[in-house]
Amino acid sequence: MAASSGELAGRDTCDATIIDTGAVQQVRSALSGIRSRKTACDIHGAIGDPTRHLLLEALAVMPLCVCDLAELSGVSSSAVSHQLRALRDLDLVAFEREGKRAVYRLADEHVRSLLALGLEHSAERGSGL
Amino acid sequence: MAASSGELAGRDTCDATIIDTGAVQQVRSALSGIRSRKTACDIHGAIGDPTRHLLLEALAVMPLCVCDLAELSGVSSSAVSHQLRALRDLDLVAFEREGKRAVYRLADEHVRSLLALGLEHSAERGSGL
DNA sequence: TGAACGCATGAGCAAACGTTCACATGAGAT
DNA sequence: ATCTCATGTGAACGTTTGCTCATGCGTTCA
Repeated sequence: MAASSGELAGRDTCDATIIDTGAVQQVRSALSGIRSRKTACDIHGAIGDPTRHLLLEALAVMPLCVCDLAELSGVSSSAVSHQLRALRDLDLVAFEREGKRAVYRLADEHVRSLLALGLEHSAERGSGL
Repeated sequence: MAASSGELAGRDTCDATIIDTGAVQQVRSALSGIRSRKTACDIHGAIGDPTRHLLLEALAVMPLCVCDLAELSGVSSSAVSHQLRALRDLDLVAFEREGKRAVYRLADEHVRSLLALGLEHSAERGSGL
């Protein structure tokens, strides 16, 4: 803490076998406050799969049932159901039964923001920014 | 054409019954404008790995060299180097040589936003929102 | 009531992924 | 110059993962 008051304090002391500089300790303490790292990983990992990403993008347009999502994504409805369950477990999507169909929708606006941010970054990257 | 761009469903998978052709077509055309889907997937997928997520979080605190990151993440510097390369290929991190060390930093503020959004969503999820 | 349909779930398999290991490169240190 | 350290890279290996197949459950309609 105290040793880390300088911006990059201790980074130059990477000598010998001990790497544990003030920088490492500072970062360690900064990261120790994060309690939901695993879930955040799971969320990004879920969005990172091409099929699930497509499902989420589709649901960002409008709520859809499993069969429509299967049609859109080009995989079996069984696969879609599996992936939707994964997304449901992370509270990225929610669903509602309508007769024999299950109509899925995005859970909230966070998901939309995550999708948008990823697309935004990749778009800028692609144009050589 | 709209329907032919990307890997959007060109074929009927559940060909027996089309539930809502209009909805499917509408979503299809809405998604056809997205050209950077694959890169966006890769970005989220990269952030989704626990090790890479930790590396990014650490770099969100301050720039760090490979050995510090290895110490922080608890994996070998070789593994860190591999993961940093993946992150570099996606322009999520950048690096700068300082003597025999390579000091990595976040590429831009988008990455910080992506990390923050994921953590925010997972935090709300955890508290039962 | 029975058949068809939409959806969910478990097992199994092939592909992808992350780590370790071994080695190469380049920059300080002796 | 030589040695050591920090890093980068390719190959191999064990694990994970997403798909398909088969099956079960609940709903709708004849």
